Amino acid sequence: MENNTASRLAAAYRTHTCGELGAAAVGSRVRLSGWVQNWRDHGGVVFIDLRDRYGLTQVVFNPEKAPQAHATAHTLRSEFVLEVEGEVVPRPEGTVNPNLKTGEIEVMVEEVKILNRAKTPPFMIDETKEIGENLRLQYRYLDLRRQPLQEAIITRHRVTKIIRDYLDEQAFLEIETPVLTKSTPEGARDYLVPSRTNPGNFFALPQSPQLFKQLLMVSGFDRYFQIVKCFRDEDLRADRQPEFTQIDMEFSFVEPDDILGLVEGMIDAVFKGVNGIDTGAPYSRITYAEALDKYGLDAPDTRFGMHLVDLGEVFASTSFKVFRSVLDKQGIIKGINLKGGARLSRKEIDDLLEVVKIYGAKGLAWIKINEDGWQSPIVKFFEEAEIKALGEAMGAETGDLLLFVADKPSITNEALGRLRLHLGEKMGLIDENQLAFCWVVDFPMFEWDEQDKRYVAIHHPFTAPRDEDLDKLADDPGAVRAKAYDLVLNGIEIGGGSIRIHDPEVQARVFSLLNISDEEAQEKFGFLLDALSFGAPPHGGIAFGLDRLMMLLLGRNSIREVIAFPKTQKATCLMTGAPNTVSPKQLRELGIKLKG
RNA sequence: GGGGGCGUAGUUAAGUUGGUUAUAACGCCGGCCUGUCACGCCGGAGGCCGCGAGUUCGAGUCUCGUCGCUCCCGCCA
Repeated sequence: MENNTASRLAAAYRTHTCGELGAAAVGSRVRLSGWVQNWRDHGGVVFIDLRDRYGLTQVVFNPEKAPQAHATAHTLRSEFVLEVEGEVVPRPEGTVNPNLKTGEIEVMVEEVKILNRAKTPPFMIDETKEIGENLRLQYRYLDLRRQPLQEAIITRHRVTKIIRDYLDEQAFLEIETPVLTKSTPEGARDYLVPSRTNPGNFFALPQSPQLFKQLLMVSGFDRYFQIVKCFRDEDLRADRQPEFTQIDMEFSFVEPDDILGLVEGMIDAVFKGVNGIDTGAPYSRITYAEALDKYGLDAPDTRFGMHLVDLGEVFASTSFKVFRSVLDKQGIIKGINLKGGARLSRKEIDDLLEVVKIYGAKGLAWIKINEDGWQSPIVKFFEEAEIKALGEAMGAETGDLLLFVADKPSITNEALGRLRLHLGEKMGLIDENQLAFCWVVDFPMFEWDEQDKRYVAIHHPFTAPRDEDLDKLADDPGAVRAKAYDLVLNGIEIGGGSIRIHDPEVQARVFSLLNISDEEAQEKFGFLLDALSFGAPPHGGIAFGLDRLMMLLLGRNSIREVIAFPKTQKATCLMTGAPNTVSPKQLRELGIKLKG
């Protein structure tokens, strides 16, 4: 075919897509295939907006020029699949549509073929209405025709392509690891798969390819990555699905700085490539201790201030009973200053109490800094000196609202940290267009689990301790910091990793600290310990949550909006009906008998 | 396991202190219309008010239970 707009997507059913014809194509004879997005039947001339993933093209049926095609046009309905052939013509004066990529032209149809009819869809394939999520999930293939999901899925492809290209340039190899693998202790609940050939035994689906990527380092593969599904059988959230995708990476012969720098380049390439944004690498770094101190959370949203202030010194010798008893029980008192918050009503402040209660705080003390003095239910219990020191510590000015939580450190930090986020959002302190990246570093290795009365790994049991903290492993495990790091964007953790232990002796000490016996370690991780003893290089890595990254990149409020076929909050698929029961025969073969 | 929100034509929503025949917009069906692009005009059909109990003379509305979707806590190294 002779024309100046040959399309690389030309195929049996089309010479061009519905998104590429412009003024330059005028005069060409073209064939388009797509779906009927909309039709406008004037009795005489009929206009159809033909849609494919590339765009919309208006095709015109004129009774004088093509009576047969025009007769067919009257019968066309939403979402019919058409093939049309005709000439690209310029739109008449004054009818150019500037909202359409192809708005300068239209296709004057000479022949039309109905490739397939369509039932009236349960919802319209346009963006003018929010549709209930249950319907959208039941007819996901139709929802995927709509622009927001088309954009998300297409952008997701572009992101993974950019990542593959970037990592390829950095000498990374993409290597697949098993999906049917071994259940490991600690961590999330595993999804289990019964083994038919080994009755009574189960595979676990990987929570991440952690052990395999370390083994690949032992094998000498140096730099590995994988864009890989991971599975965790835990309850869902807006940003948590039972199967999700990680950008998983592992490097040999590196320290944290090497990894952080390379990864910043990757994130920067992604944002530049998708929407031309400079992410401002290198990103700031904050220690875990400082994050907790200033933000109350290990994933700080640094888009606004309103830092937490520790008031332990201010109230060191207070006689205010509530604060006194908290301090005496190793608790802490912290406050935040909501600038201009004194205008909040009593009701609004009560609502703030409800916010902190969710996170276990029992109360929320407050002080309004009014022009005629401090208004508060608790100030009467304070000494003059305490009031003065408090005002200074909090930077209190007329019009401010000071809010305090006094409780165990974990509760005080989380409650106030969450309250800070709540207020930041409610009071409009957050610039929605800002991208605030930061690294959180120097995580502790272990956390004391009150319930189980033992230490648990904060990251995972293969994380290396910082060299200078090695000798604290024995006598003060809680003080050992890890070579671990998280990347946080706007208060959401999008990636995390660590340098791993490559010395089997250190690994054994960590296992024993975690109360994993030699036998258990041998049974569960024997292959890893073995591998480490055959000349494992120093290595470390990181993994990113691709779904969360996409969610933030596209400004969506759930990862379901960036996943083609997501699950509901109950971890079911409304489209396929999974999970479902299976036949007695299948169960018999697996040696499984259902209770009840 | 726990707390909150939602559930009314195909869709999105309205529905007053419980009170006649449950509204609207879009969509759908029929008719008209030769330059529209959220086309327009005329007409029409369409309802297990999620489901089940209860209170009441009377329930879309109140109560309890249940199912589904959703947000959060727990959980997610």
